[in-house]
Amino acid sequence: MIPHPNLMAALEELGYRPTAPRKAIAKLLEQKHDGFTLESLSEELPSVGRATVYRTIKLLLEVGAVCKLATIDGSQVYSLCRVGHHHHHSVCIRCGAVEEFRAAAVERLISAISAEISGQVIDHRIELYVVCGFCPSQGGQ
Amino acid sequence: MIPHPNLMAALEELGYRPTAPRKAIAKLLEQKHDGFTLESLSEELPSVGRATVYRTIKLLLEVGAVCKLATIDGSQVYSLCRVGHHHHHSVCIRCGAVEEFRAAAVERLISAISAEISGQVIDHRIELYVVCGFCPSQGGQ
DNA sequence: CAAGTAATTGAGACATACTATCAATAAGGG
DNA sequence: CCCTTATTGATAGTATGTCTCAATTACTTG
Repeated sequence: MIPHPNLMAALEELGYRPTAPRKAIAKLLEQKHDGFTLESLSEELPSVGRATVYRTIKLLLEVGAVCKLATIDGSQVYSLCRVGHHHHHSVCIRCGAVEEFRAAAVERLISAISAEISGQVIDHRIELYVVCGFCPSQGGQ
Repeated sequence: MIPHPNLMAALEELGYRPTAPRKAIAKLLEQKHDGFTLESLSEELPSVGRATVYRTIKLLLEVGAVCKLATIDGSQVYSLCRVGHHHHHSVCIRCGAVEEFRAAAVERLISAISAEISGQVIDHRIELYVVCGFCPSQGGQ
């Protein structure tokens, strides 16, 4: 769902009102290519109340325009989803850049594993932790 | 690491002292088959200070005897690791039961995907969300 | 475009998850 | 048994996220 390049337009299609705070959040998000925390997002938008930032991201989460993912240390970050369909994420452990990927092989694998698991598989989550092409693969920090 | 069935003994081997609070935590954990939050664990152990529960689980995390995993809604729970080697988890979305699994196919898949991803894959995380054999696959809650 | 209605906002209190501090206590070694 | 060091627990602090509610803003209809 929501393969829309325009977050605000996507929300409007669902009946949400195009308010100034939502537009500001949408605009900022559309430029983001890395995982972010809500607190950092809120700091980048001093003109928007913290509660509104949290509420709006929650909305976008429900709508599927934003994903919540776990970093390598188990903490959580949010990330804009540019594709509308089912996908997974790779997260750069140096700069935090998030890329989406989709691999048919993943889905085939999941159904293969399902056979080995007791119970019925409902959903899954896959995150890859990488050093992205823009970050040095060696060296400190 | 730590394919030890006895958590306290595992900690002792690493030089940690076998204190009463640690024994109580280890004993309780060894009986747990579901994901838990530290707050719930602390409530189950009123005789142990909250800070000690948090500290001890952090120790067990570092030691690899406990894993931190994401539930289907993105929140985090902890889970005892019974196997010592690299593995993944399935989590029952009804009762929270956690099972560990290991699939060679997973590791082959990851290296296959690596070729399609920009950057160098360092680590990965896979969680399956299931309805386990003890929970009804239909019906409320 | 004025008025009514309902959605939305922002400030701040609250809730949850986790960490840091530090004096008091408990464990291990000689 | 005493000394040294690890460990504990109470409590304060930090990070993250939710709730409440009065004030504001957006849509609708006349």
